[in-house]
Amino acid sequence: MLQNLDRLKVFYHVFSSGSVVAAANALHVSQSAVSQTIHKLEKEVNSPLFTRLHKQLVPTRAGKRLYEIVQPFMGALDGYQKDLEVAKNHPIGELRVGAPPEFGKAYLPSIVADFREKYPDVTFTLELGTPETLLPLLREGLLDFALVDVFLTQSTHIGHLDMYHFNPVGEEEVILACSRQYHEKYVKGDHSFSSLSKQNFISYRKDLQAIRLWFKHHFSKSNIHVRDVLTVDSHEAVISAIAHNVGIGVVASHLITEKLSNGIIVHIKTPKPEIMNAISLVQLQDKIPTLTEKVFERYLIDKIREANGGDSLHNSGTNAKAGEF
Amino acid sequence: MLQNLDRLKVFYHVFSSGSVVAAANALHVSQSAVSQTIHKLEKEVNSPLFTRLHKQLVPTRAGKRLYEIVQPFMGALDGYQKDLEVAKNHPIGELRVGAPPEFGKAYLPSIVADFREKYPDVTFTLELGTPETLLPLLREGLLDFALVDVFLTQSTHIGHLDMYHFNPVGEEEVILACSRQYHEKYVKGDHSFSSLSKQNFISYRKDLQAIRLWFKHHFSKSNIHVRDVLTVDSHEAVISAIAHNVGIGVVASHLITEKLSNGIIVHIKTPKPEIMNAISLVQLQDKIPTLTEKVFERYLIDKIREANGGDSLHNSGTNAKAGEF
DNA sequence: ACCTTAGCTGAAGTTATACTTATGCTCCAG
DNA sequence: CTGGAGCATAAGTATAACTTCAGCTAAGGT
Repeated sequence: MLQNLDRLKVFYHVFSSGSVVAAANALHVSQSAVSQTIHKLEKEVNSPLFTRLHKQLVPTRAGKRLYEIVQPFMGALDGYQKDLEVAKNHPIGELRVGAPPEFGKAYLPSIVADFREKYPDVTFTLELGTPETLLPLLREGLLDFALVDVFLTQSTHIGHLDMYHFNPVGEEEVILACSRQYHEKYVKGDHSFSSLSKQNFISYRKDLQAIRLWFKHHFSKSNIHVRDVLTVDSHEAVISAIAHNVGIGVVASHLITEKLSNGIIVHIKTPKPEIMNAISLVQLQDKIPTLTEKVFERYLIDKIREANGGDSLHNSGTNAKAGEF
Repeated sequence: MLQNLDRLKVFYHVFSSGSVVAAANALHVSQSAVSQTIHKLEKEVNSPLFTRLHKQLVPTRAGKRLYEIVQPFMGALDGYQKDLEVAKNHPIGELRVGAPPEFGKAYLPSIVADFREKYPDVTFTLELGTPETLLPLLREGLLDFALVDVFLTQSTHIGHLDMYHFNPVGEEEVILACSRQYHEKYVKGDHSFSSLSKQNFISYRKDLQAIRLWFKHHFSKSNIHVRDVLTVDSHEAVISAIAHNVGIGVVASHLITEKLSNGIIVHIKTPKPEIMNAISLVQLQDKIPTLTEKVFERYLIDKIREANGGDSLHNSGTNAKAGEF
């Protein structure tokens, strides 16, 4: 590998102008310095780069080829620096944000669209996944933001969490629910542990993560065994299954507000307050955010808060999402 | 423009390995030096390139983009150096040779083909033209070789000739000729200046360069006026016109050996010996030739000499070419 | 033909800066 | 809780790039 890249900058100027003096002026050094540098470079690559004609350097083949490598590089570097400069005053570039699948599919596209309306120079890549997949991507610098359910993050084993910065942007109430028909037929108003643990359950994942968390919260029972009759990684599907009397499921209450008020679905309550699941915007703790990131972060938080009804957290959010994915 | 390209090499290694110590080892410097260099680079571009996580540097967006610029560049430089290295032991690469159009069309393609048979890694670009066009190209480093007629070079005004190195590779006899019929009807054996200057002439160019040179050589007359009845920039055409009794023309004798011996065309002689036109292989005086150039030069000279009948110059070459183009 | 000028080269001395050494800090692992 | 791995920082040294000055060569002007 070439030892000294700096000489290439000098070479670039000498080649462009075809003159040592011109290059020396451009670089604000003496012509002797330029001459010496070119000689050193030629010695380094062990090939003449110019043939010395009186008062003129004409490039050799090797020189020409080298220039063809260096020239676009210098151009790219120049563009790079200019881009960085404009990005200091004006949001621009690509943002990579991670989000839970349901949230990413349902809410992010419209947020992105609105944002791009205002800042058309910003592009996006959405990565959908669980905290377990998203946080490592964040750690490796492959994501700028991750939106995650704290509800889930707590339960899973993810290395050291203190390298991340969690910024809560919304909350939702996570409840247990079944259809009115199912409730009348099987639950019969008995919301005790022994009653509920005998029911049919609808889960998001085979490990019943959300259901276990619900039982842990409400009854302080950790290793429950329940009958899992349907596993489907979609909120719509779970809600639909609940409505069709398949069994009991965990769901964010704001997703079924309507079905609760008209009595199609029943909220299974216990004496304990419901689980409040915080949606957090996660970033790398030590990362210095770019202007673009700061602007988007502000925008995203405002959007989500606004969608939550204007007042701060703690009302069951209409946005955000819950459960497993 | 970036002040210090050298730091990019360090950046490249740090990014590749994701570690300061690894880069330091690869570059054979201390860990501290690498750390300092990266900090200076970040200061220079005024953007963080890595976010410091414990025991690890993870690249930011800016860092990633910079790497995407630097990485292919480093690769290209590497390839460049390797190419130069192999070119020291093995002919390879592109050769740009200039030649007179007729020569370039008639002889060079077969020479190039033979050469490439032996050295398949060498490619060619042929530039056809007169010395006036070819020599400046040589001077600007756009050609590696030029084959030119010294005959013509003398007559035209081309700046300083001593920057070039002329290597004679063949000679041809340049003669005045007409058909036997034309000779009997109009010349009638009178080869004096007053007789010849009244004839019809066939020229290559409107300025009658070749004809003027012939008269200057044979009669020491500089500003002759003759009747130009046909101008055509092709030897075949001129010979054909001569054979069809259009008039008198200047031509290389080896091109019409057959027609002279069977009497179709007559050689118009004077007491003076004929013009001997040297074909020279011209290179830039001070250019250090590459191996590829040396090998091809050797090959070209051998080929032309060999085509000239095995013994050295001075017999009317069967190769090479004459006249204007 | 001469001198002058423009441009590249080269040696010697100086200055800048990259590197080393040494130390400290932080976070993870055992 | 302690040790170790990896990055950051300060101070001093050494390397190498730059400046200055002198020399060389070819072109151009008078």
